[in-house]
Amino acid sequence: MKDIEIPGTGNGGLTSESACRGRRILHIDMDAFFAAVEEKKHPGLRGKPVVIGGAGDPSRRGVVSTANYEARKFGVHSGMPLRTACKLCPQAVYLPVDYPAYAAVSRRFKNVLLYVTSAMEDVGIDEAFLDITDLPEDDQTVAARIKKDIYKAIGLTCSIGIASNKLLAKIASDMQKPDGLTIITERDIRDKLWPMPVRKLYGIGPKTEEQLHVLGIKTIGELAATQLEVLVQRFGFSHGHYLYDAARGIDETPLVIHREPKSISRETTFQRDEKNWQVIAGTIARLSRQIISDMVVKGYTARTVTLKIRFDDFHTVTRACSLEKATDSDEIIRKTAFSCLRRIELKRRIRLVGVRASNLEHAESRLPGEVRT
DNA sequence: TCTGGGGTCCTTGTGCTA
DNA sequence: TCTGTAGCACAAGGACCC
Repeated sequence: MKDIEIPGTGNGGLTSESACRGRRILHIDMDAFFAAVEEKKHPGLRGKPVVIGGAGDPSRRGVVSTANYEARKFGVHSGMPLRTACKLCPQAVYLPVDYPAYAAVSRRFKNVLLYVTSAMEDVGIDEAFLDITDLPEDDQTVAARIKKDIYKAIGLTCSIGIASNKLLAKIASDMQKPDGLTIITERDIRDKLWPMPVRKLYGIGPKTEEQLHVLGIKTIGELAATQLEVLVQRFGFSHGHYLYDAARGIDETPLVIHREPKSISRETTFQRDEKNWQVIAGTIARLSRQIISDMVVKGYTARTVTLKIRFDDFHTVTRACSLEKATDSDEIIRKTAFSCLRRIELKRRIRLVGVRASNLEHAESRLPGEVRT
């Protein structure tokens, strides 16, 4: 493999000293989380293939949220249509997503982590980053303690990755699953990271992977050997620079301890593609009500409403409308969504409708005396 | 024939204004 | 007054994540 020199390191270069020195970042990822919670609730499921997704009925529309390791042996994976999963593994137990139950277990899992350090970034329901730089114990000791405490609290296993930044820690946690512990050091980048397919890098999905393959780039090492100018020309300034750094294990992004939501949305796919205008309108009204309910509970108002329509050919269009003032009025949000709908030509049957509220503001900023309709 | 739902971030195009 | 341009905000769409 071609040697790569990182400007400023002068070491034959694997990663920038400034990016790696000093920080100790853990990525904790619960193993097949939804399925594990279900198995905990129903011990009779242990050892059987379990698939969680949609309404739990593989004859209806929906995709796999989580498959346990037994089901994965049959090729079932998350994101796969339930009907496809059912063809691959008809003997599996199919269950609906019980989000409140998983959220409750997730809170207990996060509390264990917060007991270790308050420097925690919440990443979805089943994973988190911790910055343990300031803890006195070594990496293995901290990781072993976390694993033990999580198992004691919720009876589930997790996989942990440790590195000098979030990017590498996340890759590390995925290297040994389930119940794994992997540490990636600067020295490991060449031997462990570079032979991996580019798809393993966070931020590289199927589209970017395809474009990289066109350039003859299949591994992270080959990406690391690619000139920055080539990547910027192909992927734009921001993404090009990201790929260039990521392939070298460079990531200086800090942990985000507190995050404000940027938008609140609801969408639904019809069981059968719909052309009945009344059904479509009723669905938009229902989604608007759900969004308002979310906004009120979370204490936000919104200034922009976006309507999303997906037609039966999977073509998707969105129309947005911004208001003069942020609102949490059901009537205004609904009417704004309908005004967006009028800007879309409804020539085909509709598969999905969605409503999104963005440009969020804290509800406290509402003017005194202002009344919601 | 099949492809969920709830998010974030980025790029590109367009219209407005100085 | 007209034209070109730069900067900005916003809309729309795409890619990605869990």
